[in-house]
Amino acid sequence: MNKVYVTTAIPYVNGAPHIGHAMDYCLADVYARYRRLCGDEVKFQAGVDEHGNKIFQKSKELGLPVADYVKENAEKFMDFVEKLGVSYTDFIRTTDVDHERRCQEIWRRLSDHIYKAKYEGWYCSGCERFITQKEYDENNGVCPDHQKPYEKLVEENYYLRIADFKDQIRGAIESGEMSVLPEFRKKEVLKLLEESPDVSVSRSVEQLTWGVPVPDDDSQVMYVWIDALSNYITILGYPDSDISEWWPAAAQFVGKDILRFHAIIWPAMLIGLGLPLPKVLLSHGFVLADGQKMSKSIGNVVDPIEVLDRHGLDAFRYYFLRHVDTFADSDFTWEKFEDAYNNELANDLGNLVQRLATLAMKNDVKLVEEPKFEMDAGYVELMDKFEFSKAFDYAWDKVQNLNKRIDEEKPWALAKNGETAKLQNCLRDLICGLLNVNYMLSPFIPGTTEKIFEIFAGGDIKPPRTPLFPKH
RNA sequence: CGCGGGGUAGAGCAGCCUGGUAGCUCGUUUGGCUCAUAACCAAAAGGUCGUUGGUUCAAAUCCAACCCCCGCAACCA
Repeated sequence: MNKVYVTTAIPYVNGAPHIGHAMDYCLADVYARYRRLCGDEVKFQAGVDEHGNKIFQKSKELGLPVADYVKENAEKFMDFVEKLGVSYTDFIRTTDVDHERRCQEIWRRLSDHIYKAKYEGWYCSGCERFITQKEYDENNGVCPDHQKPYEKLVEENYYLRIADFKDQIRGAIESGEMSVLPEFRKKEVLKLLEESPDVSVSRSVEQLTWGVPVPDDDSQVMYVWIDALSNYITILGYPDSDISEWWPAAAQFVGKDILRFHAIIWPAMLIGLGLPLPKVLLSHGFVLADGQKMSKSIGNVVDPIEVLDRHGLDAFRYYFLRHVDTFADSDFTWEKFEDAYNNELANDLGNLVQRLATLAMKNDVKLVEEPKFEMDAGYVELMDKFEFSKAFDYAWDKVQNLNKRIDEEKPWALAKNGETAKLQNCLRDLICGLLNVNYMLSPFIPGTTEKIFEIFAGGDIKPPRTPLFPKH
């Protein structure tokens, strides 16, 4: 039995959970459940990133103490994770005192690679903060809140010397010691790595108050990276305790937008700390709304809660794990979602369960012994390559095949002809087939597979009172 | 000349690396079945594979040029 550690990206909690977060959680959850199926012990992290100016300002706008505001948001995300049926074992908030203290220790241990230098950036004196180049461009150089042009401001910050680690990071990625998935992202990362400058890892307290203080320098506060990325190991107890039982992580799941930080800054930190790199860094794509990126300004944002409420959790997981490609961007439309629900969940799987259960009941078939389950080699191969949506396809093909077999073997005809023994065998075979597919589907739609197991493996078989996926 | 992905039946995609009768899912049409959630099974129709040129006995697949979409470009998953 292996010990397996799986992580998700920690969302910045200045807004409501959205579909992108759900993708990250669901993919990590499938992997965690799969590894448990393989007999491994899994530690599964989830959490929230709670520092930074945006959060601080938002709480001020709302007139709430910042501690209350972040707590409220953390709970929102915790609820969301629960709602998605994510089998996490640990939840981290970056405002946990243990995390903050451990971050400071991590900073100290990295101090050989940290130096002080001038930071130059666009600044709004109204907002009292630095803004990104992107924000600058979007607003044409004028702060929309204060109608004042941004000014160039220079201050002293700490920098992490990425240059110290480039060769080792490149080596780890190229050799597969840290495998970056999918392949096309790996190429991107290697290219980015070459031109990656040192990163600014602190801000002056005048600019940033809501963050972890830099040790031994009252004038500086940590700026996102060391604070946020450290969460993956501080939650394991680093550096207070030995984490080698769980670290390196078997897989870390991130969105494509933050891959670069996880593939460059994070490995740099780990190498600096003398820790091994995660075995797999998986970057998933975005969910598009009818071909377009979801954005508030376009107004095409799909609320995950609304999707969840439509047909329940497993319909949600089904769509986002099968019809949304594990690696590439994919589309969500309500029409596609409804089609998948009706044609696949209801007609393929739901109906299969219904007809088999009815056949078993009418002909008094039950399983004499607990069936043994096996994962097909093809399925295992895909799962091990993190090709989750393809593995799901693989299993679904078996569902459709069972429907085909029922038609071919015509158990109702055997019943009519009084071929009882043949009938019993036939149905038992089909049921075992279903339960075996069910087993392979369990990382994806665990609620449903549990119900199916109970229907067929619990003695007397009868169809569920209400269909698994009622049509609307 | 920033980087990357893509243009294949009405829709969504696979095939391209390792050239050789163009495949899958949904939708449409027809037939079959009756255990089942008007569900299931089978068959059919439907494509000059973005454009042009080249290599080759043979190109969706290799090469060149061009056209058109869409992402990313220091913190939006």
